[in-house]
Amino acid sequence: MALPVELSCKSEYALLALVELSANHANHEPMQIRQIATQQNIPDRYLEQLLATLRRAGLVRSQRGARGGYLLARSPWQITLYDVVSCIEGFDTQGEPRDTPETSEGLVITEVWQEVRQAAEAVLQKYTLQDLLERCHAKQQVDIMYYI
Amino acid sequence: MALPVELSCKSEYALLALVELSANHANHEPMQIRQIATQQNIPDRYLEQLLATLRRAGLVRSQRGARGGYLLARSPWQITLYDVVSCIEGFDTQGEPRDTPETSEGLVITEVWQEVRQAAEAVLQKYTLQDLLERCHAKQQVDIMYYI
DNA sequence: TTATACCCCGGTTCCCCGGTCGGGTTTGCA
DNA sequence: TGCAAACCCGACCGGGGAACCGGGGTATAA
Repeated sequence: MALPVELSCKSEYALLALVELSANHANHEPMQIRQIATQQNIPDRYLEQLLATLRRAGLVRSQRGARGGYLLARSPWQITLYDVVSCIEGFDTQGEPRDTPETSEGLVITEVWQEVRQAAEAVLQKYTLQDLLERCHAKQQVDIMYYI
Repeated sequence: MALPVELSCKSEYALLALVELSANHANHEPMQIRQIATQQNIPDRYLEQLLATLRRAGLVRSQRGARGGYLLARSPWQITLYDVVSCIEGFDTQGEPRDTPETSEGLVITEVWQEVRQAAEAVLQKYTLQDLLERCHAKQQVDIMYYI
């Protein structure tokens, strides 16, 4: 009965990696796991699993062999945060019937649960990787100005 | 770094119990744990712990001894679902410093995380126990009409 | 052909949720 | 005063998932 709106460390790692790939999207060269991992300070073997999940979900493409690595499958503005989080957290694949509440109290609560979930998802839907990237650049600008 | 918007089974139990207490709020007699547990099909020893948490948070009052039990500390329309979930899930007490992201990417993501959290909390804020109770009654009416 | 880098699968450690149990202490009532 | 009803407290446990680590296999560019 738990509501799957868990923005775990897992999702954050995935987003960090994808932001990194977004920044690298202009030149069409793949980035290696190690590169991303050291850049964003993520355990590389763990990141490998996350990237595999993202690949199976069709968000990134991989290139094997020497000089291989990962590429964004679509452009940064075509990937929403919801796309990322939902595939990592796996909460569009689980259309499980759940334990039916039966009582009217239980039904009412699950209705509210749904509403909470939708509110959370709406926020994730409205941001794309491009948005994150731009907000990063803006923040760095502020840092520079503050430094001067 | 996980975002604490977890509507677990725990919170649902707590809400079910509080709805039960809300329905019983008119006559100022306490309800026993066993009563609530059997009514809402919750393991009683587990419910006991949840009610203790709710009591420490000041949402319910307890009356000890024979003919004792639990009472709502405030009126049903004065208790929001946020009050309940936050105290059960314990996510206003944990103002832990978290691991600071340092990188601008990390900061941007935590900002989005905050926004998601606030969206979810806003939904929980706008409903009170009274609302749940009324929606329950409405649903039961529909059931009766459907039965006829 | 060989180094590189992805791919697959399994195991481990840790923590928390859901749930149970035993043994208190407090209180109402006869 | 004594008993029983009810709350209070802490320990414990099984299961599952998060976060990781390793080993070995496979494709590919140089």
